[in-house]
Amino acid sequence: MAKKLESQNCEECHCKKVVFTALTDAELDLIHLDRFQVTYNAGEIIFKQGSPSTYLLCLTSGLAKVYIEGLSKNLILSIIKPVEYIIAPGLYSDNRHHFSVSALVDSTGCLIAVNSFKKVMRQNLELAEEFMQRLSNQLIDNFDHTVGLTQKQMPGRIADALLYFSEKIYESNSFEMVLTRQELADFSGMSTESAIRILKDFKDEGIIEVRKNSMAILNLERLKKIQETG
Amino acid sequence: MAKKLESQNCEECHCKKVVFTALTDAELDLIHLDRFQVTYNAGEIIFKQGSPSTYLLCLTSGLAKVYIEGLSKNLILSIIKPVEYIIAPGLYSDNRHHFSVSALVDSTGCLIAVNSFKKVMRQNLELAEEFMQRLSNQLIDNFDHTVGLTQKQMPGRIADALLYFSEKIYESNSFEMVLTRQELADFSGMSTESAIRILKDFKDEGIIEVRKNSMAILNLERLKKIQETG
DNA sequence: CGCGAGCTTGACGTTGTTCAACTAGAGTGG
DNA sequence: CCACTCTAGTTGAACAACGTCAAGCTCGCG
Repeated sequence: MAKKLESQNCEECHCKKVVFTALTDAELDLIHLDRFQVTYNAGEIIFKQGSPSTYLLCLTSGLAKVYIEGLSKNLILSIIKPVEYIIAPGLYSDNRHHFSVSALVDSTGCLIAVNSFKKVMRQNLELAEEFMQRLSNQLIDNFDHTVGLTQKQMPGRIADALLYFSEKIYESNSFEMVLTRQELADFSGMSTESAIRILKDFKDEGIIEVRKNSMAILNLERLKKIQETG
Repeated sequence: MAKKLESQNCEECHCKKVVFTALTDAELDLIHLDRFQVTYNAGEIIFKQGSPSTYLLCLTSGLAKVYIEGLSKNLILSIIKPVEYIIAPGLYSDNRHHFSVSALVDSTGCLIAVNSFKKVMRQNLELAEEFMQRLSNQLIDNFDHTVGLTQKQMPGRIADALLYFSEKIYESNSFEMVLTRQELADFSGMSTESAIRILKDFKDEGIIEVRKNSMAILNLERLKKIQETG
């Protein structure tokens, strides 16, 4: 499970650049007081859907998946890479986690107490606006994802997923896919077998190269075409 | 199109109870300065996806639908009833509307300038927290909707829709459905014909009563069962 | 060497869409 | 007042998309 590491000081941490730029040293200290650095092994759960959300996480290394535990399947909402924050939307409603988060690979992060975070947010307007921006973007991304899932056919959805990894996560045309086929299916809203079949089709048509989990986009143009036409 | 009405004073408006309770008279005045009361006829567009969002709307009477214009179909995200606010999530990112909103029936509302709203939000912490709460709840609702759309079969999704109207919108077991079958299909992520067929099945099984657009839930228990089992 | 988890493939059945035809009711103009 | 038209609703049949099931495969690991 999560292991507490010796805390360094927030003021020197490179992570503060992402959200906490606007804070004074005093405000950083407040956050520093109730904060844990933790490590997670691949597969370990960071937040569990339904549990109370008393901490938010800043992912400092590794990769994590955010997913909803549905009826029989999971729905993967997004992948988080460092340095990025995972903040439960229940923070200002029922104080619960509405999704689960787990580490895809060995990861490290920093747990920040919600209470301290809220306290600072009440003092610091810029942090509050930064936070609203994040919430808003999450909502907008979610819209896009939902439209894709409900209105595109499987090839379009797999194209969405591949381009998401290529553009947003790895920023490269070739990458090591961290998701299993099962998880790729959970991200694309289909069965594992279907995901595999579409990947194979893409491979047969020379659109992508797949060797185990290392993937490369060979024909970006066609993949984008498939993404658009559904 | 939208017609400007003579403005009454915000301080006496019953709508302020919903979001603006915490404001001082001076803050209310600030909002009052750049504010329009408007009426919309059924079918008229209130916000258009992609356009800049310079106003937010407080719906004071009528009903509106919030929807994304997708590839070939629309996806209805939610129905808004009075008194409720429609705030573009792009407010703190790209200042654009990421969904369209249109009146389902003749409606009235109050357009509030985003600039004034933001200005007051910077002064008034409670309003900011209220706003975050709204954004969060929207996100959470959207999660549920997405899971339903991607993991349930058609009967479950129609059950979702019927219960949404019964519980959230009309708060009654019988109601006049404002959505056309086409729109009901857009809300449930299926084709118009499929929506009609499921409604008919429910009717044949005695779960609901349908006469034109007036609907009644006869067997709530079975409907909830269908909702759960997908 | 064998075990197990993830991966792959094919055959098959189900779910849901598309298409085309038809109906009912609400205007509209002669 | 009666065609005419237009839109929403409805139905059935053919078809495509997708999931399920069962079997076999691969590869890392004990």
